[in-house]
This record gives sequence, C-alpha cells and structure tokens, in this order.
Amino acid sequence: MTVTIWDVARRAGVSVATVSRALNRSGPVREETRRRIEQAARELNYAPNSAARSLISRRTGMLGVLLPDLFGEFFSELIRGIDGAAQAGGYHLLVSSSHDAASEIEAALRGMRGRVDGLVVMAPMVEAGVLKPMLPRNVPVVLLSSPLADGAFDALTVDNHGGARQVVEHLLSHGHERVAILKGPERNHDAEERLRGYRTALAAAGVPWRQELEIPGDFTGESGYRGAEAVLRMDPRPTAIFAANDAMAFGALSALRDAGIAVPEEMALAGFDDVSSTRYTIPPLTTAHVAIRELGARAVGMLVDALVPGAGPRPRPRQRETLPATVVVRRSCGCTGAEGGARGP
Amino acid sequence: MTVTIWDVARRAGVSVATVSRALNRSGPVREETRRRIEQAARELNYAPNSAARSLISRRTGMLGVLLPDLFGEFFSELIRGIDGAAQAGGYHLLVSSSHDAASEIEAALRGMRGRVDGLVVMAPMVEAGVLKPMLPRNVPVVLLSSPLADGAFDALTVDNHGGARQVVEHLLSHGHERVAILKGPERNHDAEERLRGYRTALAAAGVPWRQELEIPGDFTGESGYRGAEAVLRMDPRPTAIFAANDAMAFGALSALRDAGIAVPEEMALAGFDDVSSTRYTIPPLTTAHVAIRELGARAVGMLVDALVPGAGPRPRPRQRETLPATVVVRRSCGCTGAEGGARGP
DNA sequence: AGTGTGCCCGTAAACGTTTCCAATCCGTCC
DNA sequence: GGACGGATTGGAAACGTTTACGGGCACACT
Repeated sequence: MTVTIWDVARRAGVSVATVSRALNRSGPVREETRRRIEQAARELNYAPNSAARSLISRRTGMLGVLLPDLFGEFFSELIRGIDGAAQAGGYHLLVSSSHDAASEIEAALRGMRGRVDGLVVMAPMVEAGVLKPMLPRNVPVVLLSSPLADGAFDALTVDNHGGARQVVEHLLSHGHERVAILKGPERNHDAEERLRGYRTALAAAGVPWRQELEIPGDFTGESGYRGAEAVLRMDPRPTAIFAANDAMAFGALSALRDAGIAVPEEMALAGFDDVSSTRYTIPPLTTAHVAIRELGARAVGMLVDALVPGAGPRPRPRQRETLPATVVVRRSCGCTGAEGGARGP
Repeated sequence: MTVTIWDVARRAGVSVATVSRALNRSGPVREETRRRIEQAARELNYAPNSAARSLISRRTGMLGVLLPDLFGEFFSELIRGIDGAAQAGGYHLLVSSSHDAASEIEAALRGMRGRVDGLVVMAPMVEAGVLKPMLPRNVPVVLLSSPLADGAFDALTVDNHGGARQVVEHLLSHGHERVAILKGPERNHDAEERLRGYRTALAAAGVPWRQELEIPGDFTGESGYRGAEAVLRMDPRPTAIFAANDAMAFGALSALRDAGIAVPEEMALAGFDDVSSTRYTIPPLTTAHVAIRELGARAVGMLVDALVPGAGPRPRPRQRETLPATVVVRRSCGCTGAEGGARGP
C-alpha cells in the first residue's frame, strides 16, 4: 500500500541512496538520472515517510506552540502572526493550549518532547523557578511574556510597564484624580507589570495611591463587567478606569452602559492591547497599542534564526527583546479629537 | 546526550523488549520488574523517541487541521472546540491555515502526509471535484462545510439553508417587504447555501425576488460596511438587511451608525453564526445560532471515533452530520422582547 | 600508458522503537 | 518425578530514511 523510497529506486533503476540525494538535492546526481527519479516518484505518488526521516536526521520540521488559551482576539491575532511566520520559515505548527497550571504545562511540554525543532512558550502564570526545569534544553525555546529573566532562553516581552504608565498618565492629564484599575489575574506576569505601570504613573504625578482603587480581575470580559460595577458602588466614585486588557475594558463598557453611565463624560475608560475591535466600540477605546501579530511573528522568527536550515540548533547568544506599547488615543478617555469616528468595521 | 530505551534497559538490568512492554503496558511484566524499569526511566529522564515510535507503529498521535483562516471570532471558537476534543482524545494538533486557493491546500495537505493520524479539513472555497483527489485515503478525513457530497469521506456541515431561511422568515414576519442580503464570497459553499435559504424564505412568503437586493460581500466586516452603504443608496431603500455572517453584520452596523440610521427602527438587521459578541453590540444582534465550538469538537470526535486506540483507521461507514442553525432573536431585528439588555460580556 | 582527480553512484550502517517468536522459569498436576 | 502450562523475559527483525565510505569511470595530465 505505502510506497517507499525502495519502490522509487527500483522503478528508476538506481539505488535508494541516489534517490535520496536526487530528491533532497543533497549530493551530486547526473541531470538525466535526477529527472528519471523525479518522474518515477511522481508516477508512484511517492511521499517520504517523515517519521523515518526525522528519526535519522533528528529534525521534525515542526515548531511547538504552547499558549494559555486559543480564544479571544488577542490569541487569535497572536496565532495568526505565529502561523504566518512558521509557514514562511517552512515549519509546521504543533499547538497546545488551555494551560495555566504548571502541571498542565509540564505534561504538554513532555508530549512535545522530540516532536518539535523549537518551542514558543507563553506561560505568564508560572514562576521562573518552576518553569525553567520543565523546558527542554536540546531545542531552542522562545519565552513569551514570561518572568524568566535569566539568560538561559530567548525571551520576548511587551513593554507592559511603559504602556500602562503611558495610558494612566494620559488619563491623569485629563485631570482625573481618582483612577481605578481593573487588574489582571494574580501572579500573571503581564498583569503585574501593568499594575506596576499604573502605580508608577500615579507616583510620578503625585496622585495618592489607594488600595481600594485596585480592583481584582482575570482578563475576562465578565470580570471587567463586575469590576466596573464595583467601581460604580464606590464613594466617592472614581472618574476614570484603566482596564488591564481590552477584554475587561469591553466588559466594563457594557456595565457602564447598563448602568446608564456615559463614557467618557461621566467615566473615562482605557484598556490595553489594542485588539482590533477597540475601533468599533461605542465610544472607540483608548488603549495601549501592542503589535500582537508581530509579537507572534517575531517569536517564531527568533526560533527560525536559531535553527540553521540543515542542522540542529546552533549555539548563539540568547536574545531578549521587548516590543513597545504606546498609548493610542480614541474617544473613551474623553479626548474628542483623534480617531473619533471609526470608519469601517 | 540523548537517552534511549537501551540506557533504561541496561540500568534496569533487562532487555529493551521488556522496557517497551513495561512502559507501554503492552505485555506481561512482573510487578517488581516494572517498578525497577520505571524508576530507571525516571532517573534517566527518559522520553521515548516519537519518530522511532511512529516509524514502526505507523501512528503519530497527531491530528491535522486545515482551515481557511485562524482569525476572527468564528475560527477562534472553532479551534477552541477542536483543541479541547483533541486533548480529550489524547491527540496533538497540527494546524495550518490561510488556505483558500486549491494549490495552497494541496501543498499543506502534502506537507501533512504521514505526519497525522487523521485530518479535519475546512475548505469551503474549493469544489468537490478538485478537493477530492488531494485528500489522503489512508487516514480518516472529516470535511467541514465542504460541498463534497459523495460518501467517500466523513462530513460535518451546518444547516446553512435552514438557518438562513429562518432568519429571513423572521425578518419578513415583521412586515418587511424589501430585505437585502449581504452575500458571502462567491463559490463559497456556506455562502451559497445561506443565499439559497434567503431565496427560499422569500419565495415561501411570496415576496418577489430582486437581483439588486443581493449585494456582494466576502464575510469580512469591511465588506459588510460597504454593503450597508450600498443598501442606503438604494431607492426605494430596503428596510431590513440579512448579513450572511456576523462579521459582516457588525460592519453593517458600523456603517448604519455612521450614517445616523437607527437600528432597528429605520433598518432591521440580522446576521449568521452567533459569535459571542453578538450579545454586546448596540443593539444586540439577531442571528442564526450555530454551536461553533461543538462543531469543532464534533469534527475531531468523528476522527477519534474512526481511530481505534491501538491500531490504524478502522473501516466503518462514512458519517454525515448536519448541525442545526436556529434563529436567536435579539434587538437588531426590531423585536423588543427577548434578550434585550445584555448582561455582562 | 600510467596516474591522479572529480563526478556519480551503490552498499551498508545507523537512527530508536515495537513486536513476533522462542526460551526460561516456576508451580501444579498426574 | 516428570510433563505441562502460564507468566515473564530476551533476541532479533522490521519500520523507511539519510549518509559515510568506497568503487567505478571518464578525462586530463605527465
């Protein structure tokens, strides 16, 4: 049933070694022979057995991608970037998601062992010390948004602190004195950094920090909704909300609308990530722009760089990159000017 | 560097055959021996080489997923369903996307040959005759939303015709006489079926069909925006719009808002798919509900069914399933009652 | 004519598993 | 006491490639 390299060799009247060399262009083969082999392969509809190939060559042609989730605009866009770059580099993608707990990550990682030539790991919830021993050392790994700071692995992060600071400073520049933050999950690296940016902005502006203005959340729209409800119950009521990601901002927007609170007149609002639908809410959302797609593309780019086409991982200094996050002003913060009326969907 | 089954065997003082049997529980091994082997494996941090394993066992433990895109709420939710079911079945996921052209699909399919135990293929844009010869015959394949109707492969579809018909009939029940449709891409199976449903509803209600009410689109929000603009230029102006998917409906909503047209008072609107944000637009969107996540889960479910745990594909009659699509009434169609105020995101 | 030099090509050894088959062991039964 | 039978175990073949190594061959040069 299955046609092997032997069948091709027999049909072309050569040895398997020659077939291999011809098909992979990995050695000298006379032009005429090569044509004969290629024709034989085509006629037999031959496809090399990738298991056998990677058994001996120790390369699989696949990259592993480990994400906390696949759902939502952020991950959707992230994957898109990852996928594009992987295709461009000639790699297939082995994806695995829904991993927050360290044990799940470990299991997923173990499952990928030996199956991939490189790995993109996004695990903002697990600590450096526990993550590190789980990561394979024989293939290159790129860490996305991970607290792992030592130079053992390539790492790619977003300037969460700077972005959050900018957003909050923008809010403060409108004269808001009481700015609440809807926080991300506890022990999540991105969330912690954004919170830190919030505090930095407050301190820099000389605005007093208040515990009660830091409202728990978990990056879901639902938690944003509840967070905004909590804000509305406060007295005195804050006049601005910084949601640590856009999904929570959308939830908050929903809650504010349901409560009949006008945004931005009665409550200013800003988010983080700049997912695409920030442009189409009412009002459009002021947020910190992150080049999400590029984040994904860059991650596999680093991997592809680390993998020299023919051989295994090549030793080279670890990379550490940080993508900028800059405030993009729309209407939800109370600015009337820029990007006011969204055009198109 | 890499530890093999031989190392484990030596350390445990047994043969590789016994190690294999012990670790896979694939044959009788004395309890005490098994413990010794497991301990040795643990100490050496042994992980079986999956290439070697799948070379001999002819199983890879991976499922291939071929999609036209990864982006957007629909695919995001679809993947989520696929991923969940794959994990439940103990399979890894090899994904590939951005394929509309037949040649791209063929290339992606060739790349997956031999790497996967089964395949989920969504290719609504390619014709049956073209698609069929590209599909592998040695592994089970589940077709998603594909026009391929003969019984050669398992197939899973959504009741596009019925769903569209229901939505349009609902619109007509409000007394609308001129209902425009924003069509999906040409030659897209889902789009064609939804168009057919629209026509069926019109015919059933005795409403005359008009060419100019069928407006081209491509399932993107942008095209929905332009489509709605086109509708607004018509004279006499239609009083209702059925967008062939939610993304286009969102675009249309945006256009109507920009034009100052009140929805649903001046223009009723409905979509298709019931992605999650239909609940949070203003007004909430009437649409045809599709269990997207379940669609994905069901697809890999069919695959897993076809793959008996130990061996290769097992011969069995081809499945053909159709998931229902039923209208869910919110406010954009002019009904005031049901699901009016969205609670939480 | 002999000899080096390159180009082509074939032989065979890996790669790390799984699995068939035969061998061994140990207790039981006649 | 020896045969028998089931539970364990080991040996070795197979899976389909890639690749080191060496053999032929044509050609040019001495």
